Amino acid sequence: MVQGYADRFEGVDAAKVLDALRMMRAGSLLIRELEAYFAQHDLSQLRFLTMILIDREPGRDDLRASEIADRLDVSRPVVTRTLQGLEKAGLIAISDDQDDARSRNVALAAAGHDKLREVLPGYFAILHRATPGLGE
Amino acid sequence: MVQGYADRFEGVDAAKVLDALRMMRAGSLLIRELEAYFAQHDLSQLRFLTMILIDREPGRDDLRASEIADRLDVSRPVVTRTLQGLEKAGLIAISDDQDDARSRNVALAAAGHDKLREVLPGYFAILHRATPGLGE
DNA sequence: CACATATGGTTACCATGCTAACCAAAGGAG
DNA sequence: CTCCTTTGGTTAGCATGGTAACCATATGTG
Repeated sequence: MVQGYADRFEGVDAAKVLDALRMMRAGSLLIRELEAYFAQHDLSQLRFLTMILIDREPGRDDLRASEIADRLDVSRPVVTRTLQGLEKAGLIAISDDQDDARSRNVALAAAGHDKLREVLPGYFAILHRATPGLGE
Repeated sequence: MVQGYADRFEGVDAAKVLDALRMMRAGSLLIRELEAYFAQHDLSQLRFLTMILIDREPGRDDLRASEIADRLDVSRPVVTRTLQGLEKAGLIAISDDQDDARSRNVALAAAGHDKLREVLPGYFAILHRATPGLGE
């Protein structure tokens, strides 16, 4: 379908366009697959990545909400909502910062560590399996 | 960050996992960029693809809503909502099918053809430019 | 010190995807 | 022909992303 259009525009390389479309499609499918996997474990990609981020933080065992937003490249309101969900599920613990009264510190609860251990192998398995799909 | 986790699991190739993550990221960024581009033109990816599909249909100048859902791999309610938006914007014309009273035929309005002409060059330009990013 | 600005978070609201449940019409089996 | 099932479409409601507008607290400058 692309070919017919590409012919009509100057400087458009149909192969390149198709590559981009393929990549976009592959990315979407992978995201969809991961989201379905996480849903089985009462998680979402963002909830999972939030916990990973805290778990992997060297030297500290907590992060501020704004740090999470910055590193995951997600808007703050979304972080707020995600943290509320994680807290209600008992996977994280939120506490007030001693130095900055505006700020809130987010740490993994024991259940959060357990959840990560439960979910990580399947997560890597999906990513691992997805990679050959790059060339398809 | 992945490496530290990968070491702890059997049979996980960190390079493969990173490839998958990169692909997912590249796909997301491209989707985001396209969505922003379409928003400037009062469109969305789905609205655009719907119009393209009708425009490119050989032999006919309209499609049924269910055909659109099937070919774009999107749920029917989303198609319903998208068509309502496009109709309100005057970009498509919806008519009842003569043979099947349940079905609705969707054709491009003149404004829809104009809109496609307006948007297509920029669309291809973005896809074209995005492709080198595959290897990054 | 006081006030203006910047920053951390939240709330409110919009867009876009989904599934479940529903209506109406078509189609097939008895 | 009647009834049951399938199919096209819509509505309702959930999840997840975003921006705009809003507090409260820090911070920096006159």
